[in-house]
Amino acid sequence: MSESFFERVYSVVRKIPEGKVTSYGAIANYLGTPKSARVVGWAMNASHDLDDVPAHRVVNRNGLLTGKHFFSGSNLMRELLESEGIKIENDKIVDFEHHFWNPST
DNA sequence: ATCTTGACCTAAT
DNA sequence: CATTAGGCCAAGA
Repeated sequence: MSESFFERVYSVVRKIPEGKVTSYGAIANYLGTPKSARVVGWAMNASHDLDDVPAHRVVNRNGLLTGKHFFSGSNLMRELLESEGIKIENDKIVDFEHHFWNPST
């Protein structure tokens, strides 16, 4: 079974617990390709076909909602995160480290 | 096979 | 603090 890089990313993102977030680099690192962080983000772009992939729980290394612009409108991503107990300020996750989830977990 | 793009990351200026 | 540059990888045309 040759699973595309995307499917591997989806598998990890789907495992993100509610109220937790992770970064593209963390996922890429977990997959064994720490330098493919961009590809992870790109995979998320294709995740639009799937509704099982909480892309809103994936942010960049700074905890910044870089992909929020790709969601419907400009506040959907923030709404989803806040709905899970995560606080956002200036498009950035508050206490990012506290909400960070390690894929290895 | 070549070229382009992209929701990144780090460092330098 | 804002901007630029380089690197790195995968998929689509």
